Amino acid sequence: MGNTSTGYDKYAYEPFAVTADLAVLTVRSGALHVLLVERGQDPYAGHWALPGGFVEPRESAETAARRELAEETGLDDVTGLHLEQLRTYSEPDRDPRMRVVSVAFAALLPDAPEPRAGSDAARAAWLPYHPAPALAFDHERILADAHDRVGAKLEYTGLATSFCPPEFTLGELRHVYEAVWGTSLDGPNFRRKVLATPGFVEPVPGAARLTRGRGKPAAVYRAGPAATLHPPLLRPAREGRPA
Amino acid sequence: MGNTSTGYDKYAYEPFAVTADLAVLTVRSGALHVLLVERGQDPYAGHWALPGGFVEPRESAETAARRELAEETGLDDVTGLHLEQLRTYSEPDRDPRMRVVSVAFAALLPDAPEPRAGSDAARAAWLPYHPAPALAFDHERILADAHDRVGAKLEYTGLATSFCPPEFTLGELRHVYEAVWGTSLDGPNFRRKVLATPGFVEPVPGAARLTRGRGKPAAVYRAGPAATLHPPLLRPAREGRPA
DNA sequence: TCAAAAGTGTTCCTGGTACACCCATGC
DNA sequence: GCATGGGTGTACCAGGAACACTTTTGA
Repeated sequence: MGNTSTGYDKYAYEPFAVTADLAVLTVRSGALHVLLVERGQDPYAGHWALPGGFVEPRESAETAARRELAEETGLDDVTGLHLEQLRTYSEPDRDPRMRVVSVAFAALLPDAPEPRAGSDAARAAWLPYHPAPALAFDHERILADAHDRVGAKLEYTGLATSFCPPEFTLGELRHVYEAVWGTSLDGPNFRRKVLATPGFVEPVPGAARLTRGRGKPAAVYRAGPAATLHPPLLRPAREGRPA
Repeated sequence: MGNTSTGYDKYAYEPFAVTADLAVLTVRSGALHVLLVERGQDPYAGHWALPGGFVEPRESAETAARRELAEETGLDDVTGLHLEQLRTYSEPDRDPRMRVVSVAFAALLPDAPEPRAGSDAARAAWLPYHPAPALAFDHERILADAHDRVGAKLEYTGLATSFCPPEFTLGELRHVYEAVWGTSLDGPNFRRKVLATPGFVEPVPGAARLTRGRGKPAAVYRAGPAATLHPPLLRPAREGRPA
């Protein structure tokens, strides 16, 4: 806050620009994808970058992020979906043109509408997270932070349902976890854990669907009301990381 | 980032001021305390507020936070201690004077040096977190977010040692958890869990100390190299939150 | 008939919880 | 002595991991 300022002159300090940048993630055909734009101009002309833009004088960073998301994806209904504030990147030289402080967000989309190129982006596309291309500015760092945060929040929140359509099977939900964590999960145990966590998912009576055009039709579920999962759905132990 | 900007005119947008605000926490005589400053001028003259100040043109928000922390506490050595970026508060009207975007940090101090009043703060003091006084601006929200974050990070990181002096007993470490979580923990089980977590603490050979001037002298430990705890030290279940 | 995915059952074992109990110190 | 905190031992139980097995569909 400006609480310790002694003056009120708006121009006493070098102006800061504030932007909102977005790491928009989705799961397409079993793999994690990220929405990127190709920059049309220098610096970093021709490089891929995260979508984003300036925060306008009368909006919050969250509002700006939601507006940019709608503009870049062509989605009309971005009011309901989950925006997760990651952190703010404020190194003085992160943009060569001027002092830009960026508030970064992660957004999770269920099914990926084809993006449309924005006003000054050459094009926009969903690219696979593995392997991720080189990105402009410090956007690789932001994207990695987004992936870390989302991976961690899958453990103890119902966030995974944000990657799914309104009605989904437990197999589809499991594919979300596997795509984000880069692991494979035991189907039976996953099922039991999800159903044992109150409020995570709710059955849709009578509905059934094939998950990948194969196998036995699966029961269909909706996202439940729980914000946090008790008990959490812990990811499998990795090297140096016992149970 | 300004990546999607079409212009380079620094003054094309209404200037934003960027500040760094700090929720500085410590444990004093078994209770969680927070460092607050009393504002000397309007708005909110006479109210308590979090310490903080403007980010200068050539420094990052982290650097600014560390500088403010040194100025407010009189600590010389703030280079080593842990600063945790919380989130950024950017609602347009959060400061009545002008557009101020605040990057908030939490800082954890082991033992509390008496603060000294800053340039334009009437006074500075450690106040108990329970009950916390009314704060200026949206600082109550920021402080609550800091408490949530620190409480959560105690579970899966070695952060608790940041509240302790370089050498500490397991009793002192347990008091940190109890003060932040507002619970009481079973001593024997706490001890086993801490020692079973590789890299959390390391014994200091031969040393022993009384924890509150009472009881059997306790073995002394140092913070270990582990950044994350495996297995984590989960806080006890609360109402509606089974094991 | 085969492959793929859903779903049920069961066994083993780790790790948490709740204690009882002994030790060393100051008062 | 007694209170206070350190430290060990142990018995019980919930939850996770691994895996065998059945069911239902499309090709």
